[in-house]
Amino acid sequence: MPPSPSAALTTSSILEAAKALVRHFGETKTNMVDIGRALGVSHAALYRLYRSKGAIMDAIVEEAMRDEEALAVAHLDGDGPAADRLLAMLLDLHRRKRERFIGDREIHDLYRRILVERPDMIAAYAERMTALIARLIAQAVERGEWKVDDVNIASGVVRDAVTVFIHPALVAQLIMADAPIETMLQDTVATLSRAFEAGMDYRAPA
Amino acid sequence: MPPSPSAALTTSSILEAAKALVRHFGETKTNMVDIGRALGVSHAALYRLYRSKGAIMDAIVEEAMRDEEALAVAHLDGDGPAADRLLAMLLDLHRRKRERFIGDREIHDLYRRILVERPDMIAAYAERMTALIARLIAQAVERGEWKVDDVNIASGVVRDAVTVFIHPALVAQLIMADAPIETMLQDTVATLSRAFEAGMDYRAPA
DNA sequence: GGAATTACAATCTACGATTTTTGTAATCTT
DNA sequence: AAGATTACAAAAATCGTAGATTGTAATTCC
Repeated sequence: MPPSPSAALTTSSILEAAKALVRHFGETKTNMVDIGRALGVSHAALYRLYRSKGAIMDAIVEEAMRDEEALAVAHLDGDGPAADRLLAMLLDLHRRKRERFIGDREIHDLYRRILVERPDMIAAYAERMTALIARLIAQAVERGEWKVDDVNIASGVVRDAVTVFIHPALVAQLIMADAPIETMLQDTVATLSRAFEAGMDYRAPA
Repeated sequence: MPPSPSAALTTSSILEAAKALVRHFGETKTNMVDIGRALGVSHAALYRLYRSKGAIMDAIVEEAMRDEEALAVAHLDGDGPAADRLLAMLLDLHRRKRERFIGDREIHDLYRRILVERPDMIAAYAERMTALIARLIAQAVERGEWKVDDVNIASGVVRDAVTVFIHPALVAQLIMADAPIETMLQDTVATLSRAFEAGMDYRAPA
């Protein structure tokens, strides 16, 4: 596809071009001149909208994270049992990660590099996802479905327990080992749900 | 310390020398000639007992894994509540990992490299640890403390839920983020324990 | 003859020269 | 004046090669 000289240069057009190149050639083989050329501008023009190449790569991963978040939010305010919605949410997240891992290996590698090099981004993402889980739990508590005296602790426990199914590096290993991830996830959610049904008193004296 | 030419060359003397060198200089800076020199032999002599340098490095990690396993076994046949023993076991494992991370960084790095490059070793280790957890759960079920219709599924759930506190790469991140890991572990174990107390029917129809 | 050594080929790594790439600034265009 | 371009310095990747390291085989030593 030839460059479209008429289209205005925007953050999202840069992001799209960069994503396409990274998908094809990987992060290191994608340079600013290539991205510029794909958009019909010089590489220097890109610096008006992004501070650096790293900022573009960050934005690609940030977008993927926001996409996962949106996927999760869709399961929040339904009216089925909380356990079902939590499981559906996590299965969706897991499947999205698997798709990316299979179909989009270069983006996935970028994602994994940032995972180790940008703990701040990961922490923010984890916090947002934990907040979503907290909302789901709080809802179930309001409805009398679950009993939990500290929703934040409970959501942290859920987050920690399912990290193994969400963290890209671990998911990659599980997939390669051909583990029955969806069944495992189902068992984990069933267990957590049972505990919350029975009632968790995190603040009670040990 | 000068080499002891009288001592016989054994797998364990090689292992000790290699460990000491790796601790000081790291894996890549430790070569076969150095290991041989520390033992007063030529590097070629080492190949009678170890197929390759990689085999020596694997053996160092294998030893660390067996050490962790022994640590875990110590918590198996006690007579306190199962939840307490599970928590104590996991805290011990976590602390051992933390010690290694702080005091023995080079061994820890070796450990982490092998973690990604030798999924077979990791799988075997994970299976052995899961079997230990299964034994602890089976005991609690026999004593009527917990109700679980499939001990293997339950132990898999526990293993997955606590991986985030045991897996070296994740532990390293948690430590650097200054997370209250022991409290988190406590909450996780309390939750799992509550579910098992309430009774898990993994085989029941959903 | 078992166990080590030295000698050696194949492979891997470290390093420096060269080329790319990044990011900035001065300049041009409309 | 906003937005792009070209020109350029600094930083980083690449590449070829010298040297180190690994693993093997022929040889020596009790």
